[in-house]
Amino acid sequence: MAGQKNKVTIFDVAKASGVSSSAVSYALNDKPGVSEATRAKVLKVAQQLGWKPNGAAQSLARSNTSRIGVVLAREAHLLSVEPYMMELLAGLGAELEQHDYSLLLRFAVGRDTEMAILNDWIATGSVDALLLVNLEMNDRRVALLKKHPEMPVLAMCDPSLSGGLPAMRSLDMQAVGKAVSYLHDLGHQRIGRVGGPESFGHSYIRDAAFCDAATELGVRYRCLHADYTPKGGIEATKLLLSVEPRPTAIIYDNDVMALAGMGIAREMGFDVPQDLSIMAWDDSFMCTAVFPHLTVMGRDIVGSGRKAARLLLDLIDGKQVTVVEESPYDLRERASTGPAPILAGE
Amino acid sequence: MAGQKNKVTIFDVAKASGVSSSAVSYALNDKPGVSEATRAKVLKVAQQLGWKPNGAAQSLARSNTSRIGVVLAREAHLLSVEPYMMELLAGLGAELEQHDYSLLLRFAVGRDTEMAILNDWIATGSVDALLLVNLEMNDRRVALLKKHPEMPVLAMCDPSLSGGLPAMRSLDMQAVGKAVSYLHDLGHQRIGRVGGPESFGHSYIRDAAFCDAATELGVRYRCLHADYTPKGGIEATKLLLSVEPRPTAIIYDNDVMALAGMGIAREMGFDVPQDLSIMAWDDSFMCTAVFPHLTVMGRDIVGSGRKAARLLLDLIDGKQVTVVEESPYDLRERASTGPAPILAGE
DNA sequence: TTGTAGGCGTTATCAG
DNA sequence: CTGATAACGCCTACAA
Repeated sequence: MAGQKNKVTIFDVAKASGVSSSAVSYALNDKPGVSEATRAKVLKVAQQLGWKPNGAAQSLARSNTSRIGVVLAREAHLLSVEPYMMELLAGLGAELEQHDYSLLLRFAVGRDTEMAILNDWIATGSVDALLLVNLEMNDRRVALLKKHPEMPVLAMCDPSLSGGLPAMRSLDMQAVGKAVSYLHDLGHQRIGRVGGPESFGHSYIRDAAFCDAATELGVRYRCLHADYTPKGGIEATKLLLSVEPRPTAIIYDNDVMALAGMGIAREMGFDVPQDLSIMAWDDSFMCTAVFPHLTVMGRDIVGSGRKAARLLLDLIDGKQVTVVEESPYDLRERASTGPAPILAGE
Repeated sequence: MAGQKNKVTIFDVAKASGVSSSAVSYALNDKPGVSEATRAKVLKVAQQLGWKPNGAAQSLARSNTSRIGVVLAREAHLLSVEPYMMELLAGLGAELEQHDYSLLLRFAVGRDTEMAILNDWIATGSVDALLLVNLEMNDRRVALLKKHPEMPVLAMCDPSLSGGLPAMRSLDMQAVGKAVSYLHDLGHQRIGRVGGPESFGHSYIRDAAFCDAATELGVRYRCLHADYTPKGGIEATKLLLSVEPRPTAIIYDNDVMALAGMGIAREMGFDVPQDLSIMAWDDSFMCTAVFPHLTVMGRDIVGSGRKAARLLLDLIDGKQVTVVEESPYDLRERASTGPAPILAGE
């Protein structure tokens, strides 16, 4: 049996300090209705007796939980490929920590179980707010949460995907523009891209942004979609490099694919960045662990997590939040990108 | 306000189905004391009304929470470097999912806050059990938990570190033996190692095992400690390779350092694996994302997480658990290791 | 088999 | 400013 061995209740404290239980409650919650003298006394006695409020009882009476829920619905191996999620959780957790909030986490095997969990959390009141991650287009979670306006929620996605729910959008469009014009300035006229799965909302958003940016600068743009794994990155890279005229620069949606792509390109005889420039989306330790170091579009993910936490707490407090922005991307130029090569037939 | 908009209580269900609240409770909990007919009726009505038990009330009455607590006390950037933690959590979560348990997660900035959180969780009864990770030598958490035998706990560490607390140990010793003899069989006579921080329990355990294994095979062994980052890996590698006679193979405690080490070694003019063999502890996507692919000692971390979850649930059920083992390591031979080079002066 | 009443530990209301 | 007393929603003896 999970033991609540905490036999010490406010009644014990009340008895020991010679006041009533409600006086104790007031004193311990810093509320008016009790003199300073008794407050001090109660506090001291509670301390001595080692009293701590029972969480369940507190939740029941206050009808709040001091918990924020996150459901992760990706396979374990994909989660571990994406440092993004861990950093986001770390940021979220660090900020929540300051407010004595916890993170309630569940791992769902599919969208159905994810929906079941969310439904359950909402119905049983297990969390004070929800953070939605990895949104897809026409996401069922959005529909569910719209039916429960009483449940504070923040969606980490573009507002176009959140259906009016408070959303925290990443500045992908802006970043795409930066990335493409950076390569364009280096003389690249043909840019390839290996994006994440098309069903992911942010992949789609980036797709559109890339198309537009390339068109605007008159750059030829080719895009393939892969699954974030090295294997996917390798295959897409091979394909991109085998069709003439090949791109002189490739941008990957995550660093794992970029690493793998850079590897296979070199195996195929391309020098990086002499013959081919490589860029990745999102920075991680890998990017500087490999030679040449990867040029990336990075951002402060931990900071975004913290910000998300603050917004969730605001939402819980009843404040109005509509759309906010994640920390902006910045171009971290390293050794994997360089001037475009002069190719035969140009 | 976080809303428990769930106005539907068992009383409502009772009224609607024309029975008493206790009958409803019995019916919904599959307990005897109610006829099949009324049970069916109650179930149907509850379904129709969309009734779900209030979590806090249930916790209060049953004095359990259906939650397992984990405190992560590393910096965000270190957490994201270690796919280990995410995989462990994913395994843990996946198994808990089947039993309708959740993971309660907190991120502590230091050992003190970690202790505070654990104390709080124990006193307030916020979790049914605890998982302790990243144990250090003479860990304060062990002392705390020993004072609270009523709180089920599992420590992910060698039993020598858990002070009698139920522990799940990794088979590092065995794996170290495999790794060293593998390299020895390839002709390597001088093996270097870049370990993790010395304060981490498992680093120390591996240190000892490596020393012993090397001595037994008559292999010269040099070890440096770093902080799991590329920078640390690079510096340690430089040092190892600059002191003659240099090692012909280096084993790293994580893949990030191995990657970085391999990179700098190649920059320094060593061919991998021609001149230098590289091996890493723990597998991840990175290992097959670089060329040459990294030879590693891998294991089923997700499986270990699942196993840990089952053990925790057993502990909650009052079963006795002392020491169990994580999934064993297996040697995943890839392209970064090869026969030892013939060095001048041999 | 069913209903009644009390308890879980806190918070909040309302007289004194 | 204090101290009973009633929620909060569910579980479970105990009685009917």
